[in-house]
Amino acid sequence: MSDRPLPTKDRLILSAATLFRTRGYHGVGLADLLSDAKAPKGSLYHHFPNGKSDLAMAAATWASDEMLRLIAASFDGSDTFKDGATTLCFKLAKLFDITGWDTCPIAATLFEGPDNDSFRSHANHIYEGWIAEVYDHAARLGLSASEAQAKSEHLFMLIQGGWTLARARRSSDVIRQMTNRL
Amino acid sequence: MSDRPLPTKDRLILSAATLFRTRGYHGVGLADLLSDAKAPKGSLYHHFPNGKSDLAMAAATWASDEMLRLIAASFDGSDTFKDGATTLCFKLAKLFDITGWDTCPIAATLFEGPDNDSFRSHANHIYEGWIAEVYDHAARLGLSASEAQAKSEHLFMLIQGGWTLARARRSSDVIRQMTNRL
DNA sequence: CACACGCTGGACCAATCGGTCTAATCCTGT
DNA sequence: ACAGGATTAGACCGATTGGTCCAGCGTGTG
Repeated sequence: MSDRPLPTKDRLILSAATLFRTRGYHGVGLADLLSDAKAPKGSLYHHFPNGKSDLAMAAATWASDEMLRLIAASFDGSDTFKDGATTLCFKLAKLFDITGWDTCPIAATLFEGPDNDSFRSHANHIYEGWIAEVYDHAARLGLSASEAQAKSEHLFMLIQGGWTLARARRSSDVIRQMTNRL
Repeated sequence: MSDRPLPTKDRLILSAATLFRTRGYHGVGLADLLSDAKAPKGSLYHHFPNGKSDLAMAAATWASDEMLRLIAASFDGSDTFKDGATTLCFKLAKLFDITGWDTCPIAATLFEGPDNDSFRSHANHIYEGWIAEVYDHAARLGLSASEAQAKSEHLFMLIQGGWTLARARRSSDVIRQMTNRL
């Protein structure tokens, strides 16, 4: 991680997103974070006055934006909901193989934090954003409102649970196979 | 937690299971653990020579056994797979409301630990145990081998993902509603 | 009674934790 | 060239971390 030309703030966010999702919020110390991002402590507290927790929020938001892009990219080229959902699963399986057995970045980052409630509500906001994004594509592709809602939530749960199982097994196969159950 | 008559070792396991699942492995310090279990540090290292990590393993196993009992209780009185799966979901939703928005105890405890690989393989072993338990009931209720395998994995993923969404929303509704998608 | 052993209680430790603070440096607009 | 805000660098802090160690306790067996 942490290419040189990136500004310090972005390097911090990128390192945080990577480390938090592999070891969890409390599993990463500021020392790890700063050495990975090649940034001094002063910079952290300049860009994120509240320190670690601010950085965690930013990292989760960044990870969420990536996920939203992935969803859009999967559904944009598809003619049916099932097609879009299937390519999303395949893209995620590939991502799983590349990054290697991490957790959901949101859950790892926000479900442990100290100031539990603001973390939790931010996680909720992010998850609803994913579901809403899928919902919009579902509606666009002809599903009724109630069906679109049910299917987008269903897909969310499958991905979330499938990713967990894939991590335990160290194999992305389940993520690909679950497309049969859409 | 931690009734008086329970032996120290059990109190430690119980406290560990409770605390780890709400704040994660690294989010719980030995001090919290010991004060919750009303046990001195010496006892911890007497019963669990490797300290925190041994205790985490035991706590995960204990939580897994409870889950296995819950699965058995749900399917034993049911005549079809769908019935069993539905009552399992309802039991879990009720459990969610009682314990209150925790994570999956296995994921919270074992997916962050220091000695990552033995933790991960233990988590995998536990998850496969759950799926195998559901599989046995599915086969007993007449499903073919391949269908039983697919359905039990599917149920696992739904529960795992549904629980996460329920936690973010602070509502067990999704866990109940997902029975329509079995 | 005496010995042994499973267990408890807690003092103590080095390392690390997240966070504060200030001086130096960089960069930009004038 | 200069001023002045933005950014960096890192020494320093008290609190807490997981872990070690041993003296004593209680109980059951010889």
